[in-house]
Amino acid sequence: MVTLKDIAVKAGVSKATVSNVLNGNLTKVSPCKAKEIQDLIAEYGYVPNQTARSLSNKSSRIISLIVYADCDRNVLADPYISLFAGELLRQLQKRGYFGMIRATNDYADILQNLNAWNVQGVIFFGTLDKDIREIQDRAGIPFVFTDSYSSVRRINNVGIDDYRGGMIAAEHLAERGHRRLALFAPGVETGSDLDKQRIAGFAFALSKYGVALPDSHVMLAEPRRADVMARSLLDLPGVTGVFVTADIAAIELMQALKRLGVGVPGDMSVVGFDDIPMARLVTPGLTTIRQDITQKARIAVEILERRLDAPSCPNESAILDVALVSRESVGYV
Amino acid sequence: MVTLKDIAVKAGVSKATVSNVLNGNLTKVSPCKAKEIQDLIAEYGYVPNQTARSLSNKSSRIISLIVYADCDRNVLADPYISLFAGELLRQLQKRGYFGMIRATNDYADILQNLNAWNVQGVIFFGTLDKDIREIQDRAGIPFVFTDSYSSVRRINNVGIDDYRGGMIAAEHLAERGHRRLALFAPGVETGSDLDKQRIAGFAFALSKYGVALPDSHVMLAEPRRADVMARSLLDLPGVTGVFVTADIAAIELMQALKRLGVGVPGDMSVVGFDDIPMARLVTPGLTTIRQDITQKARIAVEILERRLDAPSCPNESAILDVALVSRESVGYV
DNA sequence: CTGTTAGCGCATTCAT
DNA sequence: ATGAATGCGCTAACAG
Repeated sequence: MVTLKDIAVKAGVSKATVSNVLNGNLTKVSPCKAKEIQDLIAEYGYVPNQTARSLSNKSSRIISLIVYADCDRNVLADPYISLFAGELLRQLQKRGYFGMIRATNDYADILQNLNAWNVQGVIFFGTLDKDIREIQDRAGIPFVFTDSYSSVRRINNVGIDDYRGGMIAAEHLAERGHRRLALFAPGVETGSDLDKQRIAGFAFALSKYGVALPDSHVMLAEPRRADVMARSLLDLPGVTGVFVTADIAAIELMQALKRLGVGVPGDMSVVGFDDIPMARLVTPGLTTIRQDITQKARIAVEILERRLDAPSCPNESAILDVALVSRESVGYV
Repeated sequence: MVTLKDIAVKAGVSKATVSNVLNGNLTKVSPCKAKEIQDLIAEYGYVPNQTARSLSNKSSRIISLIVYADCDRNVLADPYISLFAGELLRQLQKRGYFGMIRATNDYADILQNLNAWNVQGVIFFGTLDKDIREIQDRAGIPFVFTDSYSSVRRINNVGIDDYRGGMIAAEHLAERGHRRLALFAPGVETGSDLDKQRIAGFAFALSKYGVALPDSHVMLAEPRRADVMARSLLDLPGVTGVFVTADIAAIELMQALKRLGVGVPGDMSVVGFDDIPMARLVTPGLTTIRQDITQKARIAVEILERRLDAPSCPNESAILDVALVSRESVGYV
């Protein structure tokens, strides 16, 4: 393994000079020497050791992608997370950063990780509470939260208009004549504020049509329990439509409904949320509230990078829009 | 940020002693001192700096997960890859390693990455050629390949019985009376040997039923082109079934077929490969050849870890079995 | 059992 | 414009 020192001796210069050309401090080195050194670097395929660089100036270029979840789960099995994380990774790699994904719900583990690797920035998925803020402060590095509704203090956040998403779902259903509706929010069990927003928006829009959303019609079950969900849904008299706050759960629900002989959209209309790629591949195609996951990732990285370059940059927040994607899972009554 | 030195002075001992308790060299330190030091560590929330540790003894605990693909693609958008990578990450994290995902098809980039981070091991996804071997040799660290068919030299590999998978698909179709079949291998364009195996197995099993697979029935189109695929398929006279070597492509194909008014399995039977979670969620449920992605990931990590512990361990190879999962996409003729 | 010393590879003063 | 020296935080000999 060839080191900076090696190419320094080969070039007959000091390590400092090589270091300078490496870091683009071309003002401090004569053009001819610089050229010569760059050639040597290319010739020997020298690549600077990040761990050493990181030790020496605390610039690891590592960005931690923390998924707040049980650490023993395959978090990338969730289509939304994998799409989002994949795009984040791509954006980071393109900019010369190294993304490190970590699934955990243990604050000590997070802090440990950040310290261990001199992590320079964090993009946080999932719910947020005071503890994570504390970590943010202790860590002294930029954090970008996603889908955060906490307002304890100003933070960097990129999210979507969840409330409006809920409204759009309700309006779509209402306009097609549905008057007795239910709602399935699989994320609430994790304390998800975003589901609460979607629920609130949904209920509000419904009220404009004079339709109520009884508490008993709001189901906060756990994800994977599509079967019990479907049964509960059928127990609700006269319900013709359901809003599910995540596509993956909506799709599971449709599947469960089908097993029970309930037709979608014939007997039951379903509206999802996210517009994951799978939504257009199932039958019937899932009508859903689309969010632009790719753009969200891009913006998250942009916000982070701005703070990496200028640490004292004021916090900023980006709220992306959502839109209805009408496919076949909603019928008319 | 508290360092090893800090807690050394607080404990009134030398750095070496602290280092020893940290690394479990308890034989070299008195129990009482050890206890005392561990308490200090806990009290101050001291966490060893990996970059320093890595510099000093070249043990970074970083494992590189290299996805051989265009570096400008969101590789985690592929359900198979994200499921596999997610499980790999989980297994690595559980064992105290740090997985670093990197999408690239540039050998220089790979080598650079390995050197930069003192990467200790690599799990490689995707096609393999001599260049990557060269990297393996140059890097001097264990590599585990997945789904590799190269036999230039002994390597560590974890794969599945692709040939048999192809056979099973053919048998299933043949037993249901299909005699004119086609095949769609979306991965071949990337030079995938695995698709070649699946094709060979499929053709062989078919031959036992006295049915041929004309070259014109073997379509090596690019992925995402489901529409043109569907049309080509319909241009083949009398074909009643198709084997698609990846579920995601099979599902796209079914979708395209539906748009063209072709019923599955009524007018066309489809068999996929992988059994990704989506396969059971589409309609009709996709009949497919199942591979255990989770187990594959687990074994890959086990093989790697064995070599991390004993670098001179002989190469080993694991071939997992596959099985038919019969759902609704194959009919009788 | 414990402390001292010497690097790992690099960036960063401060000299020249 | 360039070089010598120092230190980042830790581990690994070796001494005591």
